Amino acid sequence: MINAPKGTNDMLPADSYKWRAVEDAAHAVAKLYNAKQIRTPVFESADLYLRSIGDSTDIVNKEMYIFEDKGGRRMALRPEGTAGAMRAFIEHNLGESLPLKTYYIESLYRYEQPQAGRYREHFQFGAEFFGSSRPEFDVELICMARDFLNKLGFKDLTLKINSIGCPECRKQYNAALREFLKQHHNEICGDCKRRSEVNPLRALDCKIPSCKELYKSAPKISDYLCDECRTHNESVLSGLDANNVKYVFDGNLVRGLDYYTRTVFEFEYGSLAVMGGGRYDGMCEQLGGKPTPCVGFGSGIERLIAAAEKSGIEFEMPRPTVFVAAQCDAARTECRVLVGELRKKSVSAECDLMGKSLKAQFKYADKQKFKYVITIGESELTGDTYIVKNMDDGSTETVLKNDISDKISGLVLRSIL
RNA sequence: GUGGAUAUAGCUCAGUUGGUUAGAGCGCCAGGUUGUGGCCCUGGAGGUCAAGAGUUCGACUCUCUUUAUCCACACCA
Repeated sequence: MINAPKGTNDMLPADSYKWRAVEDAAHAVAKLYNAKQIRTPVFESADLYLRSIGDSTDIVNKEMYIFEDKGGRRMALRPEGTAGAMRAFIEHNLGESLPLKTYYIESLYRYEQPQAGRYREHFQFGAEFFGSSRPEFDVELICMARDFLNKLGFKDLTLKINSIGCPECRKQYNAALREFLKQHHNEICGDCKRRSEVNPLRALDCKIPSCKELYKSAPKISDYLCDECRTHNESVLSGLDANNVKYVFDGNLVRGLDYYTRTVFEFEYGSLAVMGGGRYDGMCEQLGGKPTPCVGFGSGIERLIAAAEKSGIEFEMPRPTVFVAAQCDAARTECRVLVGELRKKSVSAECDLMGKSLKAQFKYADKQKFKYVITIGESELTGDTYIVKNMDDGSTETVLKNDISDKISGLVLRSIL
């Protein structure tokens, strides 16, 4: 017996409707913002990720699925969505007409130890907006994120936001933070000692209580922002206020990917981020394109569904409409014909495919949550009416055969309204 | 990569100090007088006890290895 690979999940019929609900919400909200879907390959040249994500992250250092193809090219399964979208943006000259708003729903691959909300294959709804350095671009993206999460029914998410500045002001801040960490070298944990060398910003979200306490007195990035970054940040925050987006400014919020500049944000449920994003003004140029300011987010669908269910959100399982039951074998042909007519009218319909008894057919219709059952037997074969049973309240109604398709379409229409 | 817990039926779990045909509930299938689901009753199918090795007269039970799952850290959605 071969099992699914470690850290992967099968999406089974009993749960797939939840995914569908999330995807439908994503497509619907993207449409409201005139964002267009983009689909890029699940594997790319490994160099793409090495150059964009940054060499201080575990994603690049140890978590990429890298393989050599038969032509000797070094490829990687995509570990995140932004790089591929940016590659396509540059390769196809999409910067000719800006702004450009894109979104995607795709699978990502990281060789990690699986745990709650972390898998080796996971799916994200992501958005990448290209072309504007203005603060309203950040606000537009965060509004879309907020609308998406609201559409799913979330009411108890926390939006944390921060600015980590541009490369210039971050350079000065990094130096100050390094100095601080050096001075307290004996008080910080081993991980933070390492972070102070590799990527001092990462120390700020250390989970060790003593480190956390100490960093309250650490230099703050907000004190090191240059004038442009400071006014940008202030405009983003006031823009969020104006759009009635609730947020918590968190000066210690940093993100794991190196490419972010200025705005970074996360929507959290409990201790897990269900969405993370920010501005990445330098990446396009770094990958060989024209300098193009961008903002984006990624949202893990497995985490979204888990968080939604924990917070009491119920996804609605779509129900089939009509089951046509055969009372005797002689009726089976007419069952199939009726099912075909109903389907032509866009009514979801099914009849028995297993040779089940009438009782078993009703049990099946009940389990599958059909709304109506029509039984065809001797009297229907010779007569000109059907009996339609409403499975929710058990009531029945006699309908002329000629009227059945219209009748059912009418019932379906009424239940939608 | 590190650490902790776990692995028995489709699911959730029992299984005594190692002892003969491994159990329950739910689910599934079939019946309960031949045209009606849900509740109830009866019956049935379904397990290499994660895999492999070892100790033993004998292993679901003890030991080791491997694999997987859950949880935490590093890291991240």
